[in-house]
Amino acid sequence: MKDVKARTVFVPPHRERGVVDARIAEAGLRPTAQRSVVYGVLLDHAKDHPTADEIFMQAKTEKPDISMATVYNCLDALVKHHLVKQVHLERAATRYCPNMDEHAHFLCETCGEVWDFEGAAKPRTSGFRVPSGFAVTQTEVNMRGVCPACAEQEVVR
Amino acid sequence: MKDVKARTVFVPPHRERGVVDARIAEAGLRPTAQRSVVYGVLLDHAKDHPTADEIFMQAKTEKPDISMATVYNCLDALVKHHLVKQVHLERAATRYCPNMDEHAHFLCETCGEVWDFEGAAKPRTSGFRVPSGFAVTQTEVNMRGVCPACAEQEVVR
DNA sequence: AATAACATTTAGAATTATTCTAATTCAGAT
DNA sequence: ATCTGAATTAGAATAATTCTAAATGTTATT
Repeated sequence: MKDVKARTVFVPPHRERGVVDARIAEAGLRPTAQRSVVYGVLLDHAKDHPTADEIFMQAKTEKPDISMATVYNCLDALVKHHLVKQVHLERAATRYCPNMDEHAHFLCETCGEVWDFEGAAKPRTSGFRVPSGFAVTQTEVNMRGVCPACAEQEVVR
Repeated sequence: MKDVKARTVFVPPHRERGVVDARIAEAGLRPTAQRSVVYGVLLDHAKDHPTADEIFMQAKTEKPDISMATVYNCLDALVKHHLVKQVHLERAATRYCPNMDEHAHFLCETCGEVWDFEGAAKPRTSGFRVPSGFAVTQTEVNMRGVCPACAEQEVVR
């Protein structure tokens, strides 16, 4: 046996167990093993906006006996405690996003990929006139269209 | 028999068969009986943002042998031809809206009702910075919070 | 350390939303 | 009248989500 370190898997800083757990705890949630894994998977795949099913499959590689019901439970808990956003883009499955900065989602209708667009002057109301008496707590902005790569393809075709 | 007119059901102007059909035709779609009914139901319930299932049940009262598959087909056709918008608010069923003016949707998390909010300066991008190369064709803005009626209730409670 | 009280997780069944399939009907063009 | 393609239909199939009841884990209390 040469060097144990050679076999150590690289753990990105945002995935150190303590860090993930601390964030969960800060949000007022007990950091159970399953919640850590689910949140960790989401942090790893922040750009992918995975579905519950995709998260489940990835989580199983880290914790083989986690169940789908638990993934949903964890996701709901994370959403309720503002660590994760639900993204409703299509008639298909809900996607999840751990980026809590106010941002918009863009779905490319050609390839199906999802991007985050940052920075709006009035993200809370998105410039819409909110009638008095309505208390807006969250805003979801979803755009659709064609991404640069797919637009390119179309020109070529 | 007294007067036939006394039994005539009042048809609101937006539901006159010709008007609905004309709109469907203008959008480049053949106005079949089913499409007319589905679009008509939506126009009647513009404020309600009904689900496919709710539309189906209502459509059946006008056309008893319409099928769910047809409702979905019709809705998809209407969406594709920009007569109707899909609204993705919850993890539950998709809702449909025939108001094609650019507007936001507000879901009251207490009572579940949905409202339209009109008038934004930049509805297409909602003020978000769209990276160059992305072509945005549609934007959906969904807000959540508490409506005036439910806010009132809470104060009382 | 044992116990009670409560929250979380689990497998799998149940429910709900949506899509698919194959047969039939319909509308418009020949 | 007949052909052709589009639209509709019932029902089956699939996919997403929720529910249920049992098992397990955690925390606070003795």
